[in-house]
Amino acid sequence: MSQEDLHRDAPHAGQHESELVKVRREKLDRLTERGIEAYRPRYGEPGGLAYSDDLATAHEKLEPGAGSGLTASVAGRLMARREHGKATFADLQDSHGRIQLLLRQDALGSGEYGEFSELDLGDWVGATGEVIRSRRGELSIAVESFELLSKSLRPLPEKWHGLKDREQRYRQRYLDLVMNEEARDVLQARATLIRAIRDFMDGKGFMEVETPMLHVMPGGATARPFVTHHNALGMDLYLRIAPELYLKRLLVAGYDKVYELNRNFRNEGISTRHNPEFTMLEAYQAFVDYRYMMVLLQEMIVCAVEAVRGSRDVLHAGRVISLEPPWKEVTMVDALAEYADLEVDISMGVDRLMKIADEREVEVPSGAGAGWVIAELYEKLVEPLLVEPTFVLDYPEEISPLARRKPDSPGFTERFEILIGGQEIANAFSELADPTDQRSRFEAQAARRAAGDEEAHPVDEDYLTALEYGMPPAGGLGVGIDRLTMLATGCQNIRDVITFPHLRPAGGRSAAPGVEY
RNA sequence: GGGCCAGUAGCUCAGUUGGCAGAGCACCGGACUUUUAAUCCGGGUGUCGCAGGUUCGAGACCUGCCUGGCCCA
Repeated sequence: MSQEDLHRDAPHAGQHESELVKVRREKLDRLTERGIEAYRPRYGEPGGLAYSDDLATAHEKLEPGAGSGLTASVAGRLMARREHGKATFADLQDSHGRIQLLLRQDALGSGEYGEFSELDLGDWVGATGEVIRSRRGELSIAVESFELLSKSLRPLPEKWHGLKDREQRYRQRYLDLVMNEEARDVLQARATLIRAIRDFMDGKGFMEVETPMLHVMPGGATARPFVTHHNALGMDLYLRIAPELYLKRLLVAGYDKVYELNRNFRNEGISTRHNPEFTMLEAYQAFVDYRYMMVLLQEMIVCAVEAVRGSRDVLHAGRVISLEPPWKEVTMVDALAEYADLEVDISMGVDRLMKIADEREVEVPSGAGAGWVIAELYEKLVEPLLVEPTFVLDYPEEISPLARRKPDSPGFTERFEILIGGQEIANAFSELADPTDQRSRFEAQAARRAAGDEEAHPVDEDYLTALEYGMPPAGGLGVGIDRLTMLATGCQNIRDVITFPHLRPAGGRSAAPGVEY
C-alpha cells in the first residue's frame, strides 16, 4: 500500500474517500446533529470496569440460561454483531479478551436498542448490565445501558481471516494488534521476558543504570552510527551503537555490578533479522572474569525463557531445542575443526588463511589479519550449524579490541558468544582494564580506520583517561533482547518482536515527508 | 547486492488463450427475541502497486521502478 493510499480516506485528501468511510462519517455527523458526543471523556468510575477474563473466571460456574444477579460494566472495541430482530449479540474486545453483549429491545426500549444498530464494528463502546450466561453457554452482559465512547471511521479488516498482509501488519501495527491475538501474545511475551531479566539482574545485586544515548564518539562496538546534530553546541553527535564504554566508566567509578537494558542504534540495512534500533542488555561485574559470565548468562537465559514458555525448550525452524544446562563449550578454532573440518590457527599467517577462505568461498574484507579471517571462516561456516546452545570461546584479539588477552594463546582473547538456533544470542568477555594495552588496541583500530574501514573503533581518549584511574578486573556481557525474544516465541522475523518495526517508506524514499528543523 | 515469489474492493482471495472487473466477509436496504464465521431476501462499493511500451483492445504480455516475503551473499 502506498503512502497515498494510506491517506486517501482522509477528508483533506478529497476525491478518493471510500464509500465505507463516507457512511461512517455520515453516521458521526448525525450523532453530532443530535448533540451526542462521539468521543466521550470517560466511562464508568475509575477502577469500576470489569475485564472480560476476570468476569469469565468469576462466573465460571454460572449455568447456561442463568443470571448471576450481579451487575458489571465493561468497555472495549465492538468486534462482531449478530442481529436477530429484537435481540442482538455483540462481541466486545478489551485488553484481556472478549465478552459478549446481549441487547434486547424489551430491556433497552426501542430507541436505545435502535441506536445500537447505528454503531459500527470498530467503535469503542461501554456497557453495563447483569452478568448472565446465554442459553448456548456464552458468558454475556445483559445490557441495561451502553454508550458510544469513541467513533471508528475506518472499517476493520475481515473478522474471520483478519489482517494477513505482512506489509500492512507492520505498517499499521496497531491494526495487527487489534486483529491478531498471536501478535499481542508476542508483545506480551517480550514484556514478560524483559521483566524476568530485570528481576534476575536485580536479584543478583545489579543496579540498573542509564548512560548516554547521544555520544560524542561512537564506541563499544564495531558498527556504523547514526549521526545527529546538536544545534546549540553546533556539533554532530552519534546515536550510541553500544553503552559499553560508559558502563565500564561506572566500574572505574566504583560500582561493582551495573546493567543497562535499552536501545542501541546501528546504521545497517533493514531486514527480517535487523532493525536499525534494537534492544540490548549489557551488564558488568567487578572481580570476576568471562568464566563467571558463562555461568551468569546460562542461568539468565534459562530463567528468561522459562518465564515466557514455562519450560526450558524453545521451538526453532520446526524443531525443539532444549536449553537444559550444561551447554556445550568449544573454542572458535576447535569449532572450525569440528564443524567445518578446518585445521587453522593464527600462526598459519594471513596468506595461508586467505587461501583457505577463497577455497571455501568465504569473503573476507581487505586488510583483514589472520584473526579476522578465522572469525569470518567461523561465522560463515560454523555459526549456522550451532543449533543447540553452545558457548564459542576464544575470539581473535583483532576483532575484540575491548577484551582482555588470553594468557598463553597469542592473538586470542577471553571472549565468548552464545549461539542458539544458529544465531548469536549473547556476547561476553573479560574486560580489558590495562590502559596501555587498550591504547595499543585502539591504535590498531585507528590504523584500520585510516585504511578505510568505517566500522573500526576510534581512539577514545576520554575512556583511556578513565581507565588510567584504574578499572577493577571485571566480566561484561551483552544480550540481544530482540533475538532472545525471537527464540523464546519462535518468531522468524525480528519485526514480529518489535512493537513498531522500521520499514522502508511506502512508495519509495520520495514519499517520506520531509520536515525542516 | 543477486535469485525467486507476491501486490486486484475496507479485509481474505479468484481472474482461463489478451476481449464488459469477480466471490466471501464487511458495508447499504429489508425480515428475524439466545446467536457466536448467526440465518434468509435484495444491492458491487475498484487509481487491478507506480511509470512507460506492445496491441484494435492489457489485471494478464514486455521494460523500468517501488514495497513486502523467501532463499543466497
